[in-house]
Amino acid sequence: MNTDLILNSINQHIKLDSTETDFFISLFVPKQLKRKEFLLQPGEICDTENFIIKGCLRVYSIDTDGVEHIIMFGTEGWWICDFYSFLTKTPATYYIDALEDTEIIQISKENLDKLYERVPKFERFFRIIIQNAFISLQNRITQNLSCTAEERYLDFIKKHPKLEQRLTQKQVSAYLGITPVFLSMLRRRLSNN
Amino acid sequence: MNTDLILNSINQHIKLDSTETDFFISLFVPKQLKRKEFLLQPGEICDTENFIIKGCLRVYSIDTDGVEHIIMFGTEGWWICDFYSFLTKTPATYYIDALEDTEIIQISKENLDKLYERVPKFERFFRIIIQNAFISLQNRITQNLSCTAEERYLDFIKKHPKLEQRLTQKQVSAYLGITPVFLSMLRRRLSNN
DNA sequence: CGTCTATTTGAATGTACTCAAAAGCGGTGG
DNA sequence: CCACCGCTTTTGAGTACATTCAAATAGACG
Repeated sequence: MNTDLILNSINQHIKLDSTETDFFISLFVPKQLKRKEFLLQPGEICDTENFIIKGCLRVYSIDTDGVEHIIMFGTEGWWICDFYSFLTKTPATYYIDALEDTEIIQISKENLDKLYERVPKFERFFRIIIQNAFISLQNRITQNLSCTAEERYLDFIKKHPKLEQRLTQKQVSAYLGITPVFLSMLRRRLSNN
Repeated sequence: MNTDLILNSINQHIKLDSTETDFFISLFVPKQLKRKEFLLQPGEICDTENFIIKGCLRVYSIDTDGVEHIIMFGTEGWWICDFYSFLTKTPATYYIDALEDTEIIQISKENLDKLYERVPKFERFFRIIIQNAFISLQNRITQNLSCTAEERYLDFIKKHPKLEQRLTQKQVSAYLGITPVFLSMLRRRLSNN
């Protein structure tokens, strides 16, 4: 189990001694996912928070017309779960699946609660993580309200050039909130300018 | 300074003794805002987190075409600030102003840091607050991706009937991401069916 | 009362979608 | 290794949702 990435991330926000570090790591369980394998499906309870060591996952929903909408992508160093399901222990509304063969480490709600109790500093760590997630969602909403599909697409490939290479156009369009057909048209228009 | 609302909110998540309660309250400064008065404008640093005792505020931005987009409304019992500006001490990108005569209590970043240090339980409280905010933003994004303007409008008035009564149609449209003209048309259509 | 802003209404326009068909691409099995 | 299958992407035509522009009406505030 490769813990460099997560310990590095934690070190940027809180300081742990070696006992705390060992305890923290002991609470995680590693898991491998094959491409296209589900980590979560609607109706299940999301009972772990998942830290991505390697690979790529997405959180998405399917609307009443059967169209997929991607809420977020996660790659190396990101946390991913259905937060609402995790926190309330209610059935998930989102799908989470792997876009590549993926390696994650999982902490259960029970273990996380134990962690908060034994090492309260982690309240701080997860507060900061979720604050940052909140801010980036807020930016996304602002942008969805202010910008055309073309502007949003250009901004996406500018901000996430490496991620975009790992995704299909269909996935990008499902994140931007447009149809794959329309994204294809946008790209043609942009290359013809 | 009326502290019932905030103490009640805190009590739902963490337990304080009377010393902690007194210390907590001592860190706040009350502030009154007249209708249309700004709490924050782009370029300023948002150096307080603000808890609303009474009244109504909105966070919004103005895009390059001069159109307003409302990111969130806040009423009694909500926290409101430009989080990114607050956390990074960088100039704000959002406006915050009062939609009614409003009463808030403010905690500065310095005092909040002091609070986290002296009473670490508050890391937990604010973690929970922001988790909930994160979840509702995620829901909003999912909905913006999945639904038409009409569906979003109907959902808004269903979920926030009391809030809607306090807002103008223009404000509702700026939150939903449609023009006031189109919202007016939607409403006519809905009342004619 | 007068002014300013919000709302309504209608017509023309534009952005993004649906439907349909063809071409491209990747994975799988014979 | 090639052929086939399924899924993604491209392309075009027609359509729908939402916008812009303009003007009239209504409503709020000083």
